[in-house]
Amino acid sequence: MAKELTSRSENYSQWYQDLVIKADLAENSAVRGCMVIKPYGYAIWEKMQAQLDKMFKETGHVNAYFPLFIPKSFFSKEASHVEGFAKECAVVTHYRLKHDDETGEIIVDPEAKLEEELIIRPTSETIIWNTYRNWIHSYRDLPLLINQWANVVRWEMRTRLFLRTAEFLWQEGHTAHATMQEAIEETEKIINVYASFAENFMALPVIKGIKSANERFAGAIETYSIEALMQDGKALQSGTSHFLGQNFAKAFDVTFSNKEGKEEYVWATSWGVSTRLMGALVMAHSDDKGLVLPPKLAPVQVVIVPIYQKNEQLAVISAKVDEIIAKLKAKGITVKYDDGDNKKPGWKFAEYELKGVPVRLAMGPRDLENGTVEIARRDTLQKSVVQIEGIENYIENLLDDIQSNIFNKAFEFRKQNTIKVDTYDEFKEALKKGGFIYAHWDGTSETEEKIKAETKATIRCLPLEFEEEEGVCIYSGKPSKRRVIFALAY
RNA sequence: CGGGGUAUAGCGCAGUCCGGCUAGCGCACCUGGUUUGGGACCAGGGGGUCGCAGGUUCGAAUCCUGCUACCCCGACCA
Repeated sequence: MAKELTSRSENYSQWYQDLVIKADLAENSAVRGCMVIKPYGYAIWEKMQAQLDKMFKETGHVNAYFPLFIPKSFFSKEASHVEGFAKECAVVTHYRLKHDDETGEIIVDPEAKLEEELIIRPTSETIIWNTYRNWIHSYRDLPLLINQWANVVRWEMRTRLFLRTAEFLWQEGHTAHATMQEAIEETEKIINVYASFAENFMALPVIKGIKSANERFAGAIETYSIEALMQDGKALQSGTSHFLGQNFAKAFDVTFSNKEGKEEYVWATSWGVSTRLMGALVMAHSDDKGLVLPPKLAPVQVVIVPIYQKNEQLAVISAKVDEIIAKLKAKGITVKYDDGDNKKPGWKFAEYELKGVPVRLAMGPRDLENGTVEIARRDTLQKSVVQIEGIENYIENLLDDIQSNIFNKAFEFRKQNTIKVDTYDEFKEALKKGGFIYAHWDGTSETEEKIKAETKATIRCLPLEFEEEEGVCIYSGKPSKRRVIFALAY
């Protein structure tokens, strides 16, 4: 019992914390608010990156890289943008250290003060639009569809591994378009890419929607998001796509000549998902025994554990296992054979459950006699004994089955934890249980703020898919034509 | 940034209130042997400037002051 997890019912956030550390995904670093992503965690992130990158390229985007540092003057050009990020910026003021003459300690050289301070990017709109000014002159230069994979820094007061760290990894897309319509289409296209990635690869059901003014990105006209529900009933914003209008084009004077030769400001979008998705992945599917990873993102999809007493036995088992491995690899399945002799099988079983490996095979003397292998699936913890003959097809199907089962389970959970309410009392009652709450809202920021102040719940989004329906705002009683989603959020 | 808590071997902890000999325990690690179908057992062994910096004292893990990091609860945010 070397690695006991706190149970979810006992203390959900402790369970999350324990799990991230014990499953070897990440750990806290010596730097406040910054984490070390460990190889196993990074391997999952790399799988996410690879898939997303493929999807971006399939939709016409290319990658580039812009600087980590942003001159302060760039940053302050878009008023609401600065307003939104000012409180959480790390600032570089000097460029050199020196030995203190008296103490001999290393100190910041006061002589080496920068003429203009540099902001460490919390997001890159400003540096990118400053650059785009030189790249865009004609409608023929548009659309410009660029993505970058980068790290950003937001000086958070309170951090949690993956969910909120001072430095995090993400991708940020920044596109420029000739028309408003085209930019809006891009914004929507990307939110669909994100939703498709979340559902088909992370097995995470999400709701696509539009953010209320309060929750909108600083500098955006409209923010779209995908919202997922975690097992503790709290919502997690998992990806955002912004229609920026001409705000940044105007701030950075990015114009183009249209077909008629007339100067116009460019229309913009930006969009991103971050290592926060790792947190979503953990919290959506895992259980008290450890991670549950969807096969499509699991660094190891199948682990094989031999069970033996004598070395001669191991040799026979290994020969059999090698055949299985070859067949699985031919199918493109990632396999690990753990024949280490310093851990007992039981220990290995528990360890791979903790790490969320979707399928485990165990082969021992009994199986050798019968030509079988024991298969255990992580999502349901069910075990069965199957014939080795045709095992590769069986496992291929099993992985698909696990992928969809995990999704269905999360989908069912969300269904069970989604409720419609019509009065403020019902609303407050529903909040105790958590989950998505569909309610009428009068559309004003004042009402949203009051509800937040009284209950801590916020509007997660105005779902893109909705039915028009006559109703009254649960708070103000004013008429409303549609429901929005409220929830407690991360 | 406010309130609360924690910091002792790689990990988890006891010892701290009430200062005292050589700082313990479990897991992990090393050696040898027996084991192996759900976190093995026996025997032996290695590993610590007790978070950091000062102070009080004959003597500090223990008392005092300051600092740092992490966790929980708030305010802020992806």
